[in-house]
Amino acid sequence: MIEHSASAAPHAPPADTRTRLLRAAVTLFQQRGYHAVGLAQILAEAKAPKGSLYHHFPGGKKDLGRAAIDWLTDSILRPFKRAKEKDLAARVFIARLFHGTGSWLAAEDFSQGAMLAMLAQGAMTEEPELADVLDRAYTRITMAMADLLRDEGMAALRANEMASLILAALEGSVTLARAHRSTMPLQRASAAIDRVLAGEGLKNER
Amino acid sequence: MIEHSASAAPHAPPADTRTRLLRAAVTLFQQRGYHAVGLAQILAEAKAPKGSLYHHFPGGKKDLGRAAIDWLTDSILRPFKRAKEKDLAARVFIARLFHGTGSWLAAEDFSQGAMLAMLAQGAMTEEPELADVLDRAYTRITMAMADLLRDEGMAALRANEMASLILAALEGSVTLARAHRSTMPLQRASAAIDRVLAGEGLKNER
DNA sequence: GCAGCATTAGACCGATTGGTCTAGTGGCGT
DNA sequence: ACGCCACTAGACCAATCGGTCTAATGCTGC
Repeated sequence: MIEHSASAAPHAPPADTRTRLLRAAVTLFQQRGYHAVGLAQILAEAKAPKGSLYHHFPGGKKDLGRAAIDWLTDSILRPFKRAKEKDLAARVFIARLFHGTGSWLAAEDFSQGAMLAMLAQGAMTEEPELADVLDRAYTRITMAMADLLRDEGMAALRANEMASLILAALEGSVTLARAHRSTMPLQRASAAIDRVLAGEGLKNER
Repeated sequence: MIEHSASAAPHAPPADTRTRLLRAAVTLFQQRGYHAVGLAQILAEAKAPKGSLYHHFPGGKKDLGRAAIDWLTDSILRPFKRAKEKDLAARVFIARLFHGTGSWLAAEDFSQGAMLAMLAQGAMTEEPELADVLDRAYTRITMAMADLLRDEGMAALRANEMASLILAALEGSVTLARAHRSTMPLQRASAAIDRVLAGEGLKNER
């Protein structure tokens, strides 16, 4: 899940500075959290001088945070759209979501963090504007999930409940998985959820 | 959930310095995360000078982090023990867990964070020893939860799955609840889980 | 009363934080 | 060919970071 290499080509020409900065920020924020990452680190990773940062992101770190949240939200939402287009069964999509996240975590040696949660936790209290961005981001994702479930005939109320549960379980499982350095929590949560969805009458094909 | 006032008496004598430091650290870490909190802040909140901090916690911030994790783990585990003693039905206990967490979050105006997750996210990458402490903490909590479920006759495998799901959902829901400044995500996740447990054949009394 | 030790108090340290500002530099339009 | 402006480059800043160290304080056992 989540589009991790923004450039498809293997040896793409060096991305423009703004993109490099954004990518570095996303990666580092996910690894260590908003506050733990210094501008110097981002600058080094992106191989950009400070002037460029404040040119492309006049608001400084906050701006980078906001942009990172937007970027992550889009990459989370994209698979949902594709699932809808391909008319994928919700159960299959959700199982893949968990499995894909696990593979990604393992591949990154559990250095990458819980998508938005990482930013959510750190940034919210002190930067109210980031809180709003985050609020909307979660709302969009939850709605996309609920949408998928309603498409399979689940009643609106239950779809909302399940969407909240699944999203919370996903974010929470990633936290547990990192702590344990194991994808086990993701597998378990995924298995439990799949059984629940089956119990709700969802088929695993359409 | 979680014992928030460590001293039962309303106007208890001023807690000793070590305790005050620990309490301040727990509160602040939960609010803003490990890295976002400075020693100066903790010192101010605890009304203690720096010398005292390094006397009681020779390892500095790391030591405080470790102690905070231990403290939080114990306060999370305590209700489990009580539930077992009182022979409380798992469904009831879990519903109360979510509801209690929601009330607490709302009472704190969503300033307090997702129990261990807050520390988990920030501290892990850079402080390997904290990662170990966290790993064990989560293991203990998950096992307590699975234990509760097995006591009601759930098969070991399913109990493990459900325990992982419930814990992940709880941590994740708190994150969502903070972002939305609403207990809705907790309520929804709780409702979904309760229906699942009912489906597994658990009664809501014993 | 005094010796000794746990604790408190906070000045001080180098490193790093996020942020500002000035001085270039390079390519594009005319 | 020249002027303009988007962009780069990095020196510099006050504030804060976590951590160390010395001096004073106050209680406890003798």
